[in-house]
Amino acid sequence: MPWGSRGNHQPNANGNDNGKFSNANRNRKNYSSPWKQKIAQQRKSLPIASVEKRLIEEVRKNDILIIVGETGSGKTTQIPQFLFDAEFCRDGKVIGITQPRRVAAVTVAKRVADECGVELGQKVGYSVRFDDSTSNSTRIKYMTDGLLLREALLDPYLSKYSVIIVDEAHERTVHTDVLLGLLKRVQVARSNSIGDGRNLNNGNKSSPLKLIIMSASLDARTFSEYFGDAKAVHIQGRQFPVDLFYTRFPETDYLDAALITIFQVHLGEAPGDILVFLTGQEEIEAVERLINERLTKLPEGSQKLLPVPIFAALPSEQQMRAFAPAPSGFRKVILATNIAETSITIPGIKYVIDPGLVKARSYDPGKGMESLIVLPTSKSQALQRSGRAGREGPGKCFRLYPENEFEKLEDSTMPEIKRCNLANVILQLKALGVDDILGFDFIEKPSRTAIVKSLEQLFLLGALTDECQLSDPVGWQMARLPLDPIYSKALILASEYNCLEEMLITVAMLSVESIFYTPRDKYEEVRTATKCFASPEGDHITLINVYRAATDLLEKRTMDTNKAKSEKVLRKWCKENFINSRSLRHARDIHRQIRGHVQQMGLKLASCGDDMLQFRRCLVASFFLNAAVKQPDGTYRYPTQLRNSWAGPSGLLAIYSLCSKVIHTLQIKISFCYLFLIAFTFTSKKKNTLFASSHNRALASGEVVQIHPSSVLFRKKPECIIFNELIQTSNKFVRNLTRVDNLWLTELAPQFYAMQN
DNA sequence: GAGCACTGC
Repeated sequence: MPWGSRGNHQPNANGNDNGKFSNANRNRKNYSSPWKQKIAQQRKSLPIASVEKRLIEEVRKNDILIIVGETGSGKTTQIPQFLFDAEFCRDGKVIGITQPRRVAAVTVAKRVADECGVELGQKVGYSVRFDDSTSNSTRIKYMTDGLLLREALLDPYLSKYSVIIVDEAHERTVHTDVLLGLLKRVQVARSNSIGDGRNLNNGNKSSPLKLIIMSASLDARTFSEYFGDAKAVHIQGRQFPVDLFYTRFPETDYLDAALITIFQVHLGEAPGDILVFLTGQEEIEAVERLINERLTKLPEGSQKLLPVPIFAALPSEQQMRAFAPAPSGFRKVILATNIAETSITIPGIKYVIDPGLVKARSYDPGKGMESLIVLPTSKSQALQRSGRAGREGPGKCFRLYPENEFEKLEDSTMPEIKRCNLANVILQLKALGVDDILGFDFIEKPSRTAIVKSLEQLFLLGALTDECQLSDPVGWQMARLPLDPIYSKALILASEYNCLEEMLITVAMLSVESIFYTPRDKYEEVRTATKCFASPEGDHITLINVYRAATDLLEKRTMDTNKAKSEKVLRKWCKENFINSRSLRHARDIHRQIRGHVQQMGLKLASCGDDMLQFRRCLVASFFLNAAVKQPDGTYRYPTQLRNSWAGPSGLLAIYSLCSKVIHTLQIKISFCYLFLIAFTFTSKKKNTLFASSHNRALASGEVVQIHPSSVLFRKKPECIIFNELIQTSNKFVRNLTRVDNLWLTELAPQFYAMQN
């Protein structure tokens, strides 16, 4: 194909930044052949180039290959090209490469398209949610692992792929873990179908599937063992040496230690930027302030240090500051959360300061509660962090703890699948035809409690039948929607309550990161600015108001001006109102996608207009499990014991472990009966009050929670609320809540709430 | 009176 030929790649219709890149691509035809030669040279100089033949041989010999490639080995960009050249794409087959993150899938695809000298979306393309740059001629396809999972719902044999490469498998995201289990099954199914001569995929004869698992961790054993002692090969990386420094004693105040280290580096070390890993927004903002304070005390010549914060919730314009080179003569000090560990690579870093801590999410399936806790990093995380100093030249890493502490760290971070709610994973697996979830061959099995809890949740949402099968149509509809199952159910209910339009907006807004961005010490300012959206009924309607205000603004603009300009107006509006425009755009993308889905499903798209009572009643019908009532002291009680009791008698659990599948269904039935019994005893001493205990002590000890200060109802403290998020940080907080009438609970969810008159 | 990081036909 001629250099820079015109393909059919269109600028992204979502108005994402990606549109810019396609323009850059079109301009590439102006580049001359020296540029091409430079690329060829760069490719040849990669460590992986010398082992091309050997690698291809290994892929031919082994159906599963583990490739351990250190940072900078070029494995992600080169191996797919090697495979293509070795004719692994014969008969129109595709090489698929999965990544845990969108940005990686998109940027690597662009790079490889450049290297191949083709238009992106032709031979080389990518596909991520809301953004597909592939065509019928795409043979090397980069995508997110979540997206390949979704593809498997449509094509269970993944029949268009000859090779699937799972990249960054060491990160062990939920999607990667589920995908590995699934690919193992698909591979067996495809080789069996060839053996017995069955035809798959509408008459196309299936062929064996090659799997390549790529990992950057030095220990390939876990993967190799999981895939039946699969062959593992190791590829040298190209990382510059990083000198490690430890403190002599443990630090009592690691922020102060970080600060001292920053200034030691700044005043005593050669030029080069500093990257400091901190745990969250609050810490980052505190350290930024302290640096600026101390700088004023230094002699003028030494003041050229520029602190730059970066964390996920920061608006993107401010995030970009981390990538811009420091002004001449200045040294940048990037204050980052673990966003800088893997997600983004900031150029120019020569020094890393690592206090050895990370804020991580964990999940308690029993309480259905998430928490954010600060934990020591794992060894592999510490290595990943120090590696950030050796990307462009030799570097230094200062670990703010003694060396013997390093030895005590866990080898690797606990896989995500062991610390999250599994309802979604289970729904997906069920839809993929995996009946026995407890028996599914996970690379690392989640706890039985976590699986059973999520099965129960799905059962109670009506997604599973008594036989533990996906219900028709509700279960299948829920599996199809890329949403938290409880939100999918809310949409299905909303069509009955004639408020699907409102629920679509709500669910889209609840599915994104926080809509409001609150800088430190601006709490009151934010409250004043957002007053015009606030609804006395609560956060759900407030979110609808924000969304509709943004839509109105855009609709007015589209009459007289172009799209780019109206986007700019929206961003300005967001800034004025302390709204995170990235989150809002994301919510609009989700809204568009989900709206399409529910239309296809034939759900009734209606609006309740001004009748928000109807909408609030629908919230109760959907989220009745998350109800809480006010206590005399202003805290709230959330009856989690009700949910805990489903686990059933312990004797049953013992039998259950012997014969999971059969007992499994039984278990749920029995616990459901048990739940009914409890619901009946769940009565009140005081007239018209819910949740007060009678004789059941377990029920009396519900979780005591507080309304999160970000809620519009924080000061109002209504009697009874429905909420969407329960999280423990400094306290146990509920977020995203709406005031409801407690009588609605008995009316709309009588199976759970009984009341004594 | 307050928020790690990702992701979804």
